Amino acid sequence: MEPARRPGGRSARVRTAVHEAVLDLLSKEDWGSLSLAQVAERSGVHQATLYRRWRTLGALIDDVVTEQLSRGSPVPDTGTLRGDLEAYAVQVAADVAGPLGPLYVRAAQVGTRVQDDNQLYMMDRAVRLQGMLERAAARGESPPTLLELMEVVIAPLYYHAIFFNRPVGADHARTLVDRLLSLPR
Amino acid sequence: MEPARRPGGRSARVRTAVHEAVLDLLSKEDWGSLSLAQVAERSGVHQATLYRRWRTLGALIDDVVTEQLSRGSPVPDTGTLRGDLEAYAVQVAADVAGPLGPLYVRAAQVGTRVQDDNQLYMMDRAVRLQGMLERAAARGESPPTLLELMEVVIAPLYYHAIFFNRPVGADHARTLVDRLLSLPR
DNA sequence: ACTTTGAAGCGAAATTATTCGCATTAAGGA
DNA sequence: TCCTTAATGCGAATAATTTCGCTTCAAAGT
Repeated sequence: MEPARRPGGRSARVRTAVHEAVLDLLSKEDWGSLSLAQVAERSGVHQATLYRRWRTLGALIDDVVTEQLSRGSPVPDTGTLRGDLEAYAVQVAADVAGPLGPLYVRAAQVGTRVQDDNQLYMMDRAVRLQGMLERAAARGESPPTLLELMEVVIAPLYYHAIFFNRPVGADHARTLVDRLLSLPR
Repeated sequence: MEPARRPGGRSARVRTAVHEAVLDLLSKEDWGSLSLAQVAERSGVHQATLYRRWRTLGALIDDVVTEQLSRGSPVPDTGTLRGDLEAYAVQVAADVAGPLGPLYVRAAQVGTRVQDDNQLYMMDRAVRLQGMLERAAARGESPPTLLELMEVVIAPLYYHAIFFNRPVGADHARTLVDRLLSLPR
């Protein structure tokens, strides 16, 4: 993702400051009116540095998003399939409705290099979810497939966020899980 | 959408030329490397005109997308619920996988004024789909709700297009329709 | 510690994007 | 047909973005 040859100390501090500035600015105004100049001022990092390290605003945002994605959101392990699914659904609903929800979508769309990173992240998440389903199977439950999970629960959560800009409540998220679990098998 | 006080003749020709140029350029390169200057050159319309009429590149693209959306894609009326649903699903799958599929998503995300336009379009489409479902009910079939249609069929189509950049085939679209029709009611 | 050198700071220069003023064209209505 | 004036064309002015050359700082290896 970022092959810095000298990743420690100052570079790390700069990176942190810049990321914080981006998230900060992004929570106030939308990413259409965001500029590298603003990020430079807010973070106290010189503009030329931003251009040298990230090249474009888009690449910087992608870096931030990837960072955020890779840090948070562990797949839950509550002991029951329904518990896991509900926890996960509610969490995704919250994430996607949050300030950087739109960025997830954007990051998935654009980009060249980032596309790869994003694919990697998706793969990783898919593997973890697969693990969740397999744990359920090991307990004797009969879980849905990963594809069904994505289509019946996750896709609608994103859809609502994108097209209706409406946060999906926990109750509605649970309805989706109900639907998934009542699928014929 | 565009309250032009003098919509005919030259203005219309300019608008058409510009829209064509945008679609043309967009089919070649992605919308990250698109600029108003390019559109001006390709269309033969002066750059200042583009700025005056559309203000920003984003607004122009939104205008193009809205135009495209409003023209095509009539809701099918095949005589059976399943026929209507399958035809519609296949059509959406094709649209969203096409060259300006990503733009639909983008248009839904950004924007201030456009948000309204988009909402209007969504409303309009929702009304037509609602009509489709009501026709089925009138025939004695027991159709799903509009919400179920959107969540079970449409949302997964968009999800696949956005996150996997993979066109959903007609067969898979039909699988989604099957799932919708086998929902408990 | 000391050295090497990648990364950051700084301001100016080059480039690109956006706006402005004015002249010209042609819609739309009388 | 003629008038009025919105819309466009045109080029210059202004503003913004992006790059450059150079200096300074400090990470990583010895």
